[in-house]
Amino acid sequence: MTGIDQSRRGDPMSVRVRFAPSPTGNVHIGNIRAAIFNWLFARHAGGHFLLRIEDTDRERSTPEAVQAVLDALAWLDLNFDEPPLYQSTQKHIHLQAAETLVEKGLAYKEDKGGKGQGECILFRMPGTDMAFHDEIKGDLRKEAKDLKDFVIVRSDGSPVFHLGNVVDDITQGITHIIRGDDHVENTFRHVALFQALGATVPHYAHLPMIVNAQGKPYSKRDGAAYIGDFREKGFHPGALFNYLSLLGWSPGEDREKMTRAEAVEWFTLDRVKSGPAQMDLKKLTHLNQQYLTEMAPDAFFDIVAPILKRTSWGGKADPAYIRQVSALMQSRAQTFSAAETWKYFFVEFPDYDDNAVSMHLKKAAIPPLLSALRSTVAANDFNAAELHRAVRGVEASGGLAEGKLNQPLRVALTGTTIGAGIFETMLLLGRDRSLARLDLALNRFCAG
RNA sequence: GCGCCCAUCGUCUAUCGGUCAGGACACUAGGUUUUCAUCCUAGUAAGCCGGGUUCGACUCCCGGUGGGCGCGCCA
Repeated sequence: MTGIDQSRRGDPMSVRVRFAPSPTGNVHIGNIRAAIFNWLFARHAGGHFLLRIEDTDRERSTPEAVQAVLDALAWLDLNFDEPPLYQSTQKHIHLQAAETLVEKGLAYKEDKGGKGQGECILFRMPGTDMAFHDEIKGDLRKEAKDLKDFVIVRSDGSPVFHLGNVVDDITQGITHIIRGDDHVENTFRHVALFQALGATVPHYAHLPMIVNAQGKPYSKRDGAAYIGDFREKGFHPGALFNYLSLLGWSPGEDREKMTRAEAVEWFTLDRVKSGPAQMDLKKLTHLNQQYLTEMAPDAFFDIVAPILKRTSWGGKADPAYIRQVSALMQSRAQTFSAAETWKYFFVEFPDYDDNAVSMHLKKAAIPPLLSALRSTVAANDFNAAELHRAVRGVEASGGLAEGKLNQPLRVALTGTTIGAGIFETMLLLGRDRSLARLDLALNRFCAG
C-alpha cells in the first residue's frame, strides 16, 4: 500500500487533465497557455479539467497569489470540474508514499553531507534505459547512465517537487499530462515514480515554449508576460484565448478566428507543433479589435464604463451619456483602453493638438467660414440634418469642395483629426458645448 | 561540456513525396469613407546549409549550422 487513494482513476477511458501552477503572484502567459491546452483537450474529450495549486513554497504561496490564479482562470473562463487540490494538504501522503518506496527497496535514505542536515530520501532509478511516448514530440528515450537517483524527501522532511507532483497526479487520477516542454527531462523520473508506486503511467504531451519578440524565453523585464498585464491593457479574454490557442497549435484549413466551441471541436494534440513560438502583439491586437467590434454594445459599455470612472475626467459622467459615447466609439477601439482617449467627450474644452491646429485652422480661408458656420448653427435647430445642411451651405458659399470644412470643424471641436463622424460627435457634445468650442477655437487660433 | 528536442515569408502557421508552397498579422500601393478605424483590391516576402534515398523532395535518412530545454535537498 502506498497510502494513495487511487479510486478516482476508475474509468480508464475517461480523460482527466490538470493545470498545476505554483502560485507566485503572477500568472505567466506560458502557464496560462498550458492551462488553455489542457482545458481544450479535456473539453474535446468530454473529460475533466482539474486544478491543483502547488503551494508548497510557503514563502511565495500567499492567499493573494492563489487568488491571482483563480482570477486568471475565471477571466478566461477556464472552468474546472472539481474543487482545487492544494498540494500543501497532501504532505503526509507524499511522505507515506516515500516510506513505502523505502520499505520496498525502491528508495533509500542517505546522508549526502552538505550542511550536515542528516538523511534525505533518494529514489532509486531502475538502472535501465527508459523511453516514453510523447503525444507531441514522439518517442523519447534516455540511457541508463543519464538517469541518476534523485532526492524525493529533503533532510528537513519536506517532499520534493517530483514526488509531490507524481503522487498528486495519482491522487487526482490524471490520465494525460500536458505541460511545458521544460519538463521533458523530468518525465523519465516521473515515469519511474509512477511505476514504482504501482500506478498507471499517464500519457504525456509537452508543449513548445512561448518566447519574446527577440526569440528568447520570456523574462521579467519583457513585461506584458503576465496575463494580468493583458487584462489591464484592455484585451478581451476571448481574443487572448483565441490568440494563445493558436500559438503552437493550428486547426488547419486556414482557420484562425474561431469560437470556443469550434476550438474545442477541432483541438487535438497531434496538431500541436513542437518548436517554440513568438508572441505577436500586433496580431493579438488585430484579433482583439474584431472581438470588440462584435461585442453587444451593452457588454462593451459594461467594461469600458469602469475604465472611464478611473480617469480624472470621466469619473462623474452620466451613465446614459457614457453609454452613447461608448456606442459611437466601440467600432474603432482596438482595446478597451481606447476609452482613455475619449477625453474630449467629457470635458468642457478639449486639449488641442498643435499639428492638427496648424494644419486645419491656420489657413486664411478657414476662420471666416467657421465663423459663418457658428452663426448658422446657432440660428437653427441642433440636429444631424440641420448641421449637415449648415456645413454644406458654408462650404458652398466659401467655394470649398464638399467635405473640406469637416476637418477644420473637427479640430475646432475635438482638438484632433481623428474620431467618429463629426456630426454624430457634435450631437453628443451638444449645442452649447459645440458653440463654446467654436468660439474658443476662433478666438485662440484664428484671431490675428 | 554532456544529453534530448526543434528548424516554411519579419511573425503565427498550412502542407503529412508530385502544389504557381496556401492563409493570417505586419508592411507597400490603390479604392470606399467628411477624418480615423473598418472594409475591398493588388503587391513585396519563405522551405538554414551540404550530402544522400527516389522517376520526383519543404516533406524520408545522415552530417553540419543555428536555436530551445535539461543536467538542484527549485518548481
